[in-house]
Amino acid sequence: MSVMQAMNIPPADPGLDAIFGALADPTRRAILTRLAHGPATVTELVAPFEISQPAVSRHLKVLEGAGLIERGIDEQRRPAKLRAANLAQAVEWLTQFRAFWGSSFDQLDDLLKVMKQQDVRTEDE
Amino acid sequence: MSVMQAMNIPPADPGLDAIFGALADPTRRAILTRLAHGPATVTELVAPFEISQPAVSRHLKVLEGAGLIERGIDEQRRPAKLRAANLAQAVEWLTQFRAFWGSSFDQLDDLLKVMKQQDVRTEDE
DNA sequence: TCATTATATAACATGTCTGTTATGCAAGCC
DNA sequence: GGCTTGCATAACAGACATGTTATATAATGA
Repeated sequence: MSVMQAMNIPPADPGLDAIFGALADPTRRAILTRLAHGPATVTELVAPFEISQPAVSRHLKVLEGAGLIERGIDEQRRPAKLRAANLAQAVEWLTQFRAFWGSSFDQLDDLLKVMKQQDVRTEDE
Repeated sequence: MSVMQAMNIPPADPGLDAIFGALADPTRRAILTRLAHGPATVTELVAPFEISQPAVSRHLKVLEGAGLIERGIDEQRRPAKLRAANLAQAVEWLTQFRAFWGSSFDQLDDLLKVMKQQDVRTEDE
């Protein structure tokens, strides 16, 4: 039995690769923050940044690939909408380190239960 | 005033780039998980993975650059030790989306206070 | 001193970002 | 129909990431 197995270390999760990878870019984080205030079209998202429209379109594709946004259809527009549920996966992974911040972190466990319930509801929409 | 300013969107944080970037790699996440069980030398970290020792050394450098580990000195060894405090930054960033999971997420605010206090204590060591 | 162990670094190949400009295409408007 | 708007995609460039092997360095130990 390998060390990793003995220590009950979870297998590599391609979902987490995508999620953390998406969050690693400052433009994408800013886009998510913007979307937390409501859906936005590509054109609206381009405006505050000094990058081209195709660049934003590709950032959106990365975010969509990570399951962090959804795209809609509104005539010619393809509004992006936050899909925060998958951010829960990131938080969940981070909770394995809660012991390093003190036992109060256990509250996060309860929190995750709530998040997962919300997740299910989101799926149903 | 730009849209981003009006919406009180935080400026790009190069620290978050490094932290999320470090977490985007499955090998690095596995290393952090392993280190959550205690410090480990490079040789010990190489064993469970099918990558070369230099590759692990570079992953450790990335993690160190993100402030997620510290290196020690033990004769010829340079043991890596988890420095989980900076993971709090990641969690903190994620909390801006707590409204999407329900108000129970507010507990995370309290949590962060604890984490930050721990942070200060860690700095003092 | 010489060998061994532990780790770092250099040099290199390859693949993946991230951005650009140019262009295609669909939907609405005159 | 022809123009405008909104967005996607293709093609390209440059930087960065990740892995390799070979080698350097530092500490221990015979």
